[in-house]
Amino acid sequence: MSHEWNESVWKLVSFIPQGKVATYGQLAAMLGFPKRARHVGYALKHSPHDMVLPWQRVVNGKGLISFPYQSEQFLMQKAMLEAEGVIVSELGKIQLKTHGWRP
DNA sequence: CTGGTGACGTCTT
DNA sequence: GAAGACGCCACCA
Repeated sequence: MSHEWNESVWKLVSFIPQGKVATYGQLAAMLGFPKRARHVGYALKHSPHDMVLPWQRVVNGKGLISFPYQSEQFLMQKAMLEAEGVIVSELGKIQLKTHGWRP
């Protein structure tokens, strides 16, 4: 069910360690649905506003922040990641080699 | 039912 | 590496 899907996504994201990042596709695959990378983003967008999630630790497969360059959300995610020690280039690129989450 | 829309990914130039 | 074309799939007007 879609409701179950959202909850499993939120739960998994909450496990990403501080200072590490995961990709949408990686998380979807971990939940057993490698073709639903887009829906991980959907689940995050629709998470309760009062719920605290480390959503900033999720980027796309290229290691880029998936919000429009310099949009409010882009800048917020970049700032939050840098605040926890993740190196983010000016264009919003993360070095998955060093910050990638590997369970 | 039909078409448009994404916080995405893979393959081909 | 970069830029496009496709593929995917839940959701919604």
